Amino acid sequence: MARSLAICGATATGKTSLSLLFAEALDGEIIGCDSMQIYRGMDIGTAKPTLAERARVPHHLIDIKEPTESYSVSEYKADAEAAMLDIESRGKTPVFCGGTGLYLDAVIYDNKYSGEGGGGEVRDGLLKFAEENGALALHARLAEIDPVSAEAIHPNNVRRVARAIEIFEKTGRRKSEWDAESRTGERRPMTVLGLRFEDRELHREAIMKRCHEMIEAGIAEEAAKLYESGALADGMPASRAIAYKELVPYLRGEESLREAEMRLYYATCRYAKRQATWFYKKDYITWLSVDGVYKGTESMEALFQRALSAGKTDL
RNA sequence: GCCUCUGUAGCUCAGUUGGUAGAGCAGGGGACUGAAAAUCCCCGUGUCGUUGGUUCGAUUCCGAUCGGAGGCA
Repeated sequence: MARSLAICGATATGKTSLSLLFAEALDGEIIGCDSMQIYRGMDIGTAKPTLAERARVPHHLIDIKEPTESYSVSEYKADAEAAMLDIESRGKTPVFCGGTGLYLDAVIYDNKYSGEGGGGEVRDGLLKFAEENGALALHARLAEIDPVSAEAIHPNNVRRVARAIEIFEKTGRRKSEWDAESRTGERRPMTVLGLRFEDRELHREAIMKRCHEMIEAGIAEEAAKLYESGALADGMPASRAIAYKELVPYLRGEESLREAEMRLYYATCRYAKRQATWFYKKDYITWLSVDGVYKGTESMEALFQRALSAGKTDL
């Protein structure tokens, strides 16, 4: 098995910069692990690597979809594996980089998927049922066919309840059965480095700074383009992306840019917290503090050296 | 100077026909296998501006006082 590396962590921790140093040092190519950077035209708001950065090192799974196209973990897993094979076949090292924990998990744990995607008439019907009869009624339906999953999913989480029922209706097997098969605990050999702020206030500062930079870089114009193209309408993938979502009231003239910036900041902080909760419990991550780099007491190069020795046993 | 409104959780406000109070947002914690930057769960004691009075009891009624907004001169 060829060596491979992943760099993860919450937003605004410096994953992109570090991944570039690693890719250059290991003769590697970067595979994005970000559910929003896959979309074209969403550059500033997703803090996508710049064209200059992408010229330094080849990047994969960035700009592969239109903002109106849906995407999912299973597609990501397939695409990521294809990218890995491609990179390895050329004798290079795959370097994953991104903050979408679910996607990274899918690759690391080699998750299995049912072959039947989400959505379509079945899903719509279930969501409609919940709307008309209540979330509890839908959950009761799940309890009948798959008590194990029903126990694990909160009734109010209609999306998940619907997905679990959908799996049964489409495949004839329960979600809990698929899960049992998929969650073997076996892990792909991969060095996973996690970047984190030890000082939470510092992380907030970094987020605030990033939000401000996005505004200055013209996130409003970028969002306006998406808005006009209809990509921010309800149900569109882009409408769920932080930054674009927060700018909609501003684009409609309902609030000031300053207000939008503040809401962007709050939304990003909450997102960072959700990411942290997800990543911190993963036992496959070797953590690296990024406080020094942000404060200016440690150079990115020094962090890289630290990261290199932290991941050395596997590299 | 006079009149009116207003002062309750970090913020915006609701409320108690008098028995010391609750929503949204923010904040904290958590879950997560086909929309994941999404979705969902749990967590609310705060001198109810200050100070007198009425009352068994006042944040709630009355007076004074301080701060804020508006109106009239």
